[in-house]
Amino acid sequence: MLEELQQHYGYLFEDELLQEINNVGTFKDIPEGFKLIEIGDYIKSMPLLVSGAIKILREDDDGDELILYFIEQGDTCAMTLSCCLGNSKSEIRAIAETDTKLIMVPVSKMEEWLGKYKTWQQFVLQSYHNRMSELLEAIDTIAFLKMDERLFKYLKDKAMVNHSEVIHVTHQEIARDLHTSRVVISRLLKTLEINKKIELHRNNIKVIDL
Amino acid sequence: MLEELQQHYGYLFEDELLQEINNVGTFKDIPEGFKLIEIGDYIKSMPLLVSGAIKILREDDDGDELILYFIEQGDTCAMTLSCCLGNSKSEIRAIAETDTKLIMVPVSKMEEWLGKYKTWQQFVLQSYHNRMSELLEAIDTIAFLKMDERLFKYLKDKAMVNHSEVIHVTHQEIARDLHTSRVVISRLLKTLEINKKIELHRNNIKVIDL
DNA sequence: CTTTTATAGTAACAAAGGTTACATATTTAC
DNA sequence: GTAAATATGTAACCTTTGTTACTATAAAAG
Repeated sequence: MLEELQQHYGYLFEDELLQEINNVGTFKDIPEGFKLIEIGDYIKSMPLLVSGAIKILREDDDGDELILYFIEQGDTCAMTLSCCLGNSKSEIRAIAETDTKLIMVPVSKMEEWLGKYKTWQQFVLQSYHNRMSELLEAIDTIAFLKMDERLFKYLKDKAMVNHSEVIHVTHQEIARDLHTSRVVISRLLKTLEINKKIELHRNNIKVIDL
Repeated sequence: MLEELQQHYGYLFEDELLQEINNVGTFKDIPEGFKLIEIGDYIKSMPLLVSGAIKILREDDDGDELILYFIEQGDTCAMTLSCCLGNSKSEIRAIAETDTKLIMVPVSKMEEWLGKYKTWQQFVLQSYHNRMSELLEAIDTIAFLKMDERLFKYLKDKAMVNHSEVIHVTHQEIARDLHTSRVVISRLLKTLEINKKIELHRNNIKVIDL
């Protein structure tokens, strides 16, 4: 466990902090599709991502979903951070996009470390900064791109975090993530295929990004 | 100056910190419409809002604008925060929505205080939390609301930060903030007027929110 | 006072996205 | 193997939003 910690976070934290994380943190193996956080949950521990990827979603009152972004190795969920430190409910849903390894750190320690370790403070502030940037990018995507561009970006991002040009997903799932209808997605996917940007198969899509 | 500081930030910070802010901070009076931050600017000092309101905008590569939110008294711009602490360029534009008073605090001090004052650390983290929530609300608005609902929300928000049910704005300006066209806004405004939600006049709109 | 500019109203049309309906193919359950 | 469930393709149509064009009026500039 300590080895993995050093491998993924050694460049960020001093040995003493790594040792502390190792002592109080809990390692978890999460299977693909597992719901890590639900909207409204009170968060009592913060996840540090060791490997894999997590999909962060927003939902409105009618149950309509919208993907915000993926988080990857070396990241933490600043939303969770925000909730922990503010003692407030989660405003987002988190689902394991792939099989994922993470370390859960209790909130109490997080706060203690803020005063104790400069590197931890830097990490927390940097995480906020990264998440803010991702939220702004999400806004750009929703506000400034048309649905066909959003769809292609989604496919590319998904291929990236899955480390594979073939992604396993149905049209219906894509429609839910992008907050539109299945018919719209099928229509646009077909156009993308005609334009040689992707290849369509049942339950999977191959992204051909040139 | 110290009096105003105590009045607006006394409940947050201890006297020692207030005194420090007073010593190193610069008070500024900003007129309505003044551009405080441009996209790409490096930020060397952080604004603490004493009175007034600031409009935060995003822009894409084609120069299309989009309002994110307003910030009000007691807030700071966490984007600025983010840029200061991360030593990166601003990703947003900030325009004074009303005449505004603020205190500019140099970045160097901000970082020093993070280790020195627990209340400052709390304030910084709380600011990040607030801004994150506002960005999520902006996303909800763009993603889940239709243009007529977005427009009405915009008018209500603008009335709120201006402390007046009559807001001084042209259809063209609204169209720019909501990233749509003037004709669309004129059309929807007319419908809102027919439905007794607003009254239209040249250069101003009265919001009748019941 | 006259010209120019800014603001607003509105019609007509185009484009994008959303809905309904139905067909077909593949997989799963029994 | 057969029935049911899931996944995809596609046409037809509707709604929302965006565009172009033209009008009228008020304000500002000369």
